[in-house]
Amino acid sequence: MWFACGSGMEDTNSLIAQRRANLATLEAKGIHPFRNKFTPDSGCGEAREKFEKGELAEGHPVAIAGRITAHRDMGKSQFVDLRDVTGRIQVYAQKAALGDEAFEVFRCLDLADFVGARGTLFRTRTGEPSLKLESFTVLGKALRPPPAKWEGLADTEIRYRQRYLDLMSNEDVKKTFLLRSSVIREIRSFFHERGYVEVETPMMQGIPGGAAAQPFKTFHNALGCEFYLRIALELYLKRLLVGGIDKVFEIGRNFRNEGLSRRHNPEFTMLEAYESYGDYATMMETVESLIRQVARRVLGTEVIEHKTAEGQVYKTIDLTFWRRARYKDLVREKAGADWFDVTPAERRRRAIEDLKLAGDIADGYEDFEVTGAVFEKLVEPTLIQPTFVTHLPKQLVPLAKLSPDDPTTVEVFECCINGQEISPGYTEQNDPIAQREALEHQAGGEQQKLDEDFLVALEHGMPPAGGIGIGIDRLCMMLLGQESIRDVILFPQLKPKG
RNA sequence: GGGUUGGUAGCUCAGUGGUAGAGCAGCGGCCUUUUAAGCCGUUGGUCGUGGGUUCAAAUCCCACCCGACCCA
Repeated sequence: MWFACGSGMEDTNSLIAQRRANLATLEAKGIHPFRNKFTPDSGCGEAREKFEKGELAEGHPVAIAGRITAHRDMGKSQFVDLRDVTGRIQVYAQKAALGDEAFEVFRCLDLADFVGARGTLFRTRTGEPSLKLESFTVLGKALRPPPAKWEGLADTEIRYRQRYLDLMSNEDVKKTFLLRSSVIREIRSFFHERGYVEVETPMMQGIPGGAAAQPFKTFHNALGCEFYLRIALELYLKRLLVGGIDKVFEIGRNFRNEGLSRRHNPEFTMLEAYESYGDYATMMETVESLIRQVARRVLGTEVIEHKTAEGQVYKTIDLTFWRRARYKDLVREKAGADWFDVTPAERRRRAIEDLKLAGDIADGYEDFEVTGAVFEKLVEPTLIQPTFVTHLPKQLVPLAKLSPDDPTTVEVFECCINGQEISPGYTEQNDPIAQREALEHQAGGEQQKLDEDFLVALEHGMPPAGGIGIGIDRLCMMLLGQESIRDVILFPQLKPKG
């Protein structure tokens, strides 16, 4: 019944009616419980911590503000917990100290109300650091009851649709999203420290390029034309390499018109970075250094443990060793040492019959796609520890540059961790003639799908460059021990409620 | 799209054909150092929606909506 606490004005709900009655009582006392401003001199958890460390002495006056998350009524005195993003502190309200009138107002407060409190720090008989209340201000009254304080909020649908309730009642969820924010901050730091320039490029594009994916379509009224939401950042960032921004990166949203799953959200956050004069090997070093530095700075460790709700470690990812393995070798490990020695027909038979991939192999699949299915279904999910997959077959990545030492493969890597592809990396194509041929082939004769403006840019000369893309959501899943993308995206896409 | 599974009080959950329940929250009372406070009393429900079967449906049947997991 998510709508019962999410929308509408059901005054059939006695809890809401009770809160409105408390609101009316406050207003009858001349108190407007929705204030414009309050200036705390300390956070709730911050004040508590400083008091415990002795940085603030007993009797030190403080002003704090937060949401009431617990309430213990002792008659002529009351305890409430105030919580803000820094943590929690207990507030002790005495009738004698506040005066009868103010104490009566205090009794009108409900769980989840925002309150500003002034008083002095002290320790209760049980040793709890507390604020002895001298005065208070109702800052924002809650007209709806919060989820239960102890059990938290478990209903996944409410958790995703009304994430604020999830954040309010599940401390681990809040922690995860605060850490996600830190991850992104540290990614930025990493690139800034290496002399990269952060840019922003168009999300609305006439030709959605840089990847093979279904785009979302939209319409610009004034220009009278259709636009697509971008599916990748690549083509605009390369224009910037042409323009002389030699090291460039962007962190931003991509949109792909695909199904939803544990690993897919239609809008997701992508990092792309390009480094002039580098190649895919440069970028392998970049990816490894980036992820290790982010892990160290955000988590304080390069060994990531994924735990169950009970705290049991069920997966450990060691970021101190990064394997490098050729695509064909990894396929051979799962499909047999002679996989590439038999005929294409035999490979197809083995994939379908021996490896049970019938559902993953369409009739029209070419030989490299049959092997691709083996890789995707049998190899990738087993790559839990960091692995750079190299020497990908050229048919798999038709726009990439060939490896000089083996022209059947390309200078591309796929970095897999946690059983997912986290980051592809390339030696970028800077030959405008080869790029035109490849894109024309990809467009299949449909001239309107060809990004002529991009090709013109290349013809003005692009330096050799290495490039990477990193799916930030999947990176966060790996670092923060979440198995669903919905648990690292604040407002994941859900079907609208009928 | 298919399979499995779930939707019952504000929250967490019991309830498999016979009067809709518990804990917490709420409300009333007692209590001036409690902390999942305690004690006494008490309110609260279109049982996801719509049909059907039945003397009787939260429960059985059908359809639909929304979620989770797995598969495509």
